[in-house]
Amino acid sequence: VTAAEGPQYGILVPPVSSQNRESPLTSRGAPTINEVAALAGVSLTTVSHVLNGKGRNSDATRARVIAAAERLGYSANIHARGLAGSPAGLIAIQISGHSTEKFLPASAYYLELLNGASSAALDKGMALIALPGSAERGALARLPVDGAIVVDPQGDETILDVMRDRGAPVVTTGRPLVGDYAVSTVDNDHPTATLEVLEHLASVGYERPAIITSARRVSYAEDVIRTYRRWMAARSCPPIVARLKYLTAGAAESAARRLLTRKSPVPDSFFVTTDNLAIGVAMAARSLGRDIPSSLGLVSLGDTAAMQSPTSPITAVDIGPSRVGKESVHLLLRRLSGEPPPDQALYVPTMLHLRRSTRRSRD
Amino acid sequence: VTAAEGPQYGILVPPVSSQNRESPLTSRGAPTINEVAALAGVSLTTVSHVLNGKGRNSDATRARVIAAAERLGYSANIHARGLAGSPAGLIAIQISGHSTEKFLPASAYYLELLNGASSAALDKGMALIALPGSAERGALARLPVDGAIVVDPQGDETILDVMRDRGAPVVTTGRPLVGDYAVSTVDNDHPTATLEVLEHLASVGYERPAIITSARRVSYAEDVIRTYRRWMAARSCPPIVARLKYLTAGAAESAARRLLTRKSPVPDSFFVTTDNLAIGVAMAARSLGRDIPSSLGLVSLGDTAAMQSPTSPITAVDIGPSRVGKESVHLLLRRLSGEPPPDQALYVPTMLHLRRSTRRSRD
DNA sequence: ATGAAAGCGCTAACAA
DNA sequence: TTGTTAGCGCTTTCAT
Repeated sequence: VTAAEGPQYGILVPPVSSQNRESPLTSRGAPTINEVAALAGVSLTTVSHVLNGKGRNSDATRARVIAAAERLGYSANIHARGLAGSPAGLIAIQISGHSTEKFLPASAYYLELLNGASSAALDKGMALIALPGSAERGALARLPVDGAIVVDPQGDETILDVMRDRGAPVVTTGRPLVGDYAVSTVDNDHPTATLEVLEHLASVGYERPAIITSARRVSYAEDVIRTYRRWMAARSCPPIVARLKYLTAGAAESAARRLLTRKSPVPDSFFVTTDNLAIGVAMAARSLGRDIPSSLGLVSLGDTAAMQSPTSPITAVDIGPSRVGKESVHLLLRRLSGEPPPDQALYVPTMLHLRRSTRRSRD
Repeated sequence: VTAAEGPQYGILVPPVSSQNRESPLTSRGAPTINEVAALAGVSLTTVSHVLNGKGRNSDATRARVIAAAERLGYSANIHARGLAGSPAGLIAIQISGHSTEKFLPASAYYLELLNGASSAALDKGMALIALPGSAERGALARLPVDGAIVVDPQGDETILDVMRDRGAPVVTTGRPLVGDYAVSTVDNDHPTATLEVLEHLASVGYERPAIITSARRVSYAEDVIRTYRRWMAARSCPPIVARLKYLTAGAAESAARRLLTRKSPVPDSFFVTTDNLAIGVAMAARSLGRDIPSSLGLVSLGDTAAMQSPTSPITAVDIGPSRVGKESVHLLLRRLSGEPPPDQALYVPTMLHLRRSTRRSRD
């Protein structure tokens, strides 16, 4: 058997440019502000004012303009706006620490966040520009964006500097831990969520929970660990914390095995901050012959499809990645329209989903 | 213990706008073409021509212009270019099928691809606009992009239509299986890679490989399955194929358990098309008490950090997601500059990494 | 309450 | 080989 003649190709023909281009009767491309103005019987200035809510028009005019705009499916050309000096509707988004060198964090989470954010942006007539984890200052400085969203920042990201110099607003997902750049933040209330998890674990009889999380200095990890340490201290238990450089199932498996097979203290349950890590712990449990949940409890911060397996579902905190992305965009939009930053983080609610991995009969 | 006073906030202060804005001596923002022209002692037309390679200038002039541009760190304002009707340098990228409704595909792969693509774009002075999996035609039509990249298309994506109407080039990662839109494609040679995997499995003594892949009609899945079926047919073995709607570890685990515990035909190894799926198979093996590799072989299409666990590394085909992203951008750029589409797909080389999951002693 | 007109930075005819 | 100039679509003073 051979690979035949290689894969079958998609139909590949010359550029489509010649197809229905420059059709004489159709106005090429999107409708312009002039067409709207003409249709509404007003000047383009009026259209601009109405559509930008500069509120100095009669209700009648406003209504006509809006109707005309709707009918034409009009929306301002982003380049023209940008050129004219007002926010063009381009927002940079960077997933911090996510560089090419395989430092791959909880990926399903980020993809969902990205999806929620870009979707919200599109709804608002804006667009999200994806930035690689590593990007030179020069290239960033040249980007025609109105603001930026930084996911899981440490606080030392170049993009923060660049935006500061530009006087452009930044929204972070999670708090930057170092640096003093003024940002607005969308986050989950991780301390409370952590407490809820710990209390749940205790309530079903797990007495020595351990934490596995990222070694990066990101706020969610700090929040979880801090809360956890307090909780353990209050019960006079030694805290058990593993911080991993690579958030992979394999790394979590090794860490869990190590903790489960050492002298003491040995955990009887795990609270991990990524779905990948939960899978790793489940693998460790299986290979050690420890049953989940009867002999080991497991909770994930982050509820992805992987946690909802019919075979062995895992208790997880839904932290609403899509919602986080969406709210980040909305917050940035508000900042862009001149609203001052809120004086505290905006919290996306979390939801603990109890599943089999912690469903143990009380002793 | 309580959650203390909630999380600690990042420093949140008023907008930075007032800091070093409108400094009287500094020209606000990036240098313009005029400044370059002035510095080089030529007209702005000349600068434009030189920088866009319209090649009608003396070498001396060209050199001076380029020097001036470099010195100023000049690069054309993307909005001005866009407005003036030439490619502005904005490219849309969409991961097909990746909508908000948790249809989450092999995520590490996509994140790496995204990173490679955005990095390449930035290097070339362009920027990538992230599109949600689901986006209305209207919103897409309004996007000021010069072209689009569609990852793992089926062929019925709205963005394809929109770009066709616009006469804008599209590059896909994987071939669209339906529809007849003219696209250029970056891909791996999956048939050959599959063959290599199957031959490797056979060479170490696995006789009944099974496939687990996506239920989506995407080209990589078709390529793998088609090649596999031929191979099995040539050896008069019944093919064993599971196609999953959700590409999660849990789904793969169920599928693998089912296949391994049924009457016949029962596989002795798996070739799965995502790292998540490989993890699922590993979980199934453990819970069934089957040792990998001695009693079950496992190969993943896609080599992520998760496959390289020190504890139980998995044989995997590195399909170069970052490179795929990068080449997609480059190909689109070539199309944008008028080059005709190549008449066949551009292949990113793959590399089979042999690891423990298939390291079995020959019988 | 509404409109006229001046740019924003760039590209591309068209002139020279 | 080089320069002049007219827009691209929009926002925004400044008049009316």
